[in-house]
Amino acid sequence: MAAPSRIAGLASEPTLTSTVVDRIRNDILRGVLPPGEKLRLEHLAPRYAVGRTPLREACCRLASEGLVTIEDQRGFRVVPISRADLLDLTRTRQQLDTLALRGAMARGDISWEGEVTAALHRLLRRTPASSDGTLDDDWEAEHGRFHATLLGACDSPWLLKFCATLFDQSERYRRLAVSHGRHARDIEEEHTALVRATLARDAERACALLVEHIARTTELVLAAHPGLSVNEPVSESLPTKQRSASRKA
Amino acid sequence: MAAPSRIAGLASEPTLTSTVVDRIRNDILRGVLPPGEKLRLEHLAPRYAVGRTPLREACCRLASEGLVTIEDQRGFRVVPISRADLLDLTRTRQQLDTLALRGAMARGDISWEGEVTAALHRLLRRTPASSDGTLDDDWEAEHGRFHATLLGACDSPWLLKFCATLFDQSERYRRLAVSHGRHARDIEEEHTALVRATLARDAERACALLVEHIARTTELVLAAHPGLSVNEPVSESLPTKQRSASRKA
DNA sequence: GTTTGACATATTGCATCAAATCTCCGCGAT
DNA sequence: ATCGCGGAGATTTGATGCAATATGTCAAAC
Repeated sequence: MAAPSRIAGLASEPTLTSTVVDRIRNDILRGVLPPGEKLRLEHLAPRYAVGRTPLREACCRLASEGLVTIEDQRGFRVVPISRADLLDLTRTRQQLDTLALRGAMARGDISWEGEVTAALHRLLRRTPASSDGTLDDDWEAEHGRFHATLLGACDSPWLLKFCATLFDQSERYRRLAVSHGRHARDIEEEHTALVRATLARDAERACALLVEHIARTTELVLAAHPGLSVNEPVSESLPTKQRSASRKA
Repeated sequence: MAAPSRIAGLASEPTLTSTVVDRIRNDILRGVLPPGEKLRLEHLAPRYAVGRTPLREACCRLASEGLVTIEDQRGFRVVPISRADLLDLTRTRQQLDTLALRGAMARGDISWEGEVTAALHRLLRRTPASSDGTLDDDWEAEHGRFHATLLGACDSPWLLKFCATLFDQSERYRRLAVSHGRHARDIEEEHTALVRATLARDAERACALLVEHIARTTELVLAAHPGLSVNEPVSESLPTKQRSASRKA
């Protein structure tokens, strides 16, 4: 758990709930808690070494980020993934990130340019993932910071918050593809070209590159998981098959 | 507002928490719980006739909608309002609602047109607010439904969710202006013209009208509350106890 | 006038109880 | 004989009360 919080960056968070929120979010994003997984508080309590009360509040807070669903009388569950959700996520992210990028390019000053350059530099200094499929936590953290910095000069907190939410959501899918293995992709070049167009204040080209960047990620995810139409495409190690719809009450 | 659930549309919500969430959201939107108000669970417990645990979870869920803030070791608080937030909200809503409206106009079918027409009809059948400043809950509910229906044909759940969040946020400001009184505004004509352009599939005109519609609301809010620069612009003058009249169950 | 200490209040977390759901097993019907 | 239906046990969730820690305030002392 490196630094997943791209929102408020306060130093003091002495409450158990806040720390558990970060740990569970990390586990969801990394796939340790697979999509669709039921979050039984009694089973999670020993895993995170906390009581049920902070766990309940942690799940509730994660629901605010769209990572957990709340079903009355049925507890919490990791939000399932689906092909339709991925496509919606991709299109919405293209639209909103484009808006935010235009705003950032219109208002960004010299110091912002420096931050973008620095973020790109740190990102290029690391390798995206090992060839064996294990992803590098440091690169993942830098990648998130890079995209956040790129849009950071946009002076719309609401839009940035939405973009951050969409980014986290997309992470769940992207890491599936990355961990799945081969991805012939020059992602360094994509990031570099994006920064080049951004610093040149070429809004049209930068937005086009960003749209392409997002689209390519989705293509790789779909290529890695062609059967991404059901709700539980991977993992779901539980052998219990629930019966078909025979629920009436 | 009697229809708070614009997300998952399940019928059964027998938990105390879910009902309290709706009641508190209603009170926040209506201004009964003013912006910046500290939410002391011990004081709210008798007011809503529930314990502190469901109240805690309710506040946590409202934080997911951006209506409540969580401060570690300092409890919950109604999100304050500010001029900057209103301006950001307005601009972001113009951008996102426009995107959603274009999507809805591109994909909406005949039945959607019927729903929009019906929603407009129901809205026109009611009066926005009494001349004395008291706002009509039925009109408010229909108004929310109208805007939701207008964008409803857009096939992007994420975008619609964001638009719904922004709408609720704007409601807190708009109702301030409405309850403040005087607003020489032909809002019926605005809605009617918006529907006319939408059904004519004139995307440019419809989006322009929608942008204007949102902008005018903000202008009225700013006109009604010129000193909207500090965090607690109105009310907040009753630190004692506000009347506990909303008790129904 | 500033600082420090103590009191009162509020928030956090845990243990326990009640209610609802899920699972599994048995029975009957086709 | 297999499939559908119903009920009892077990598990899980929802909610209350209580204990512990942290915060904010007020007053007294320097």
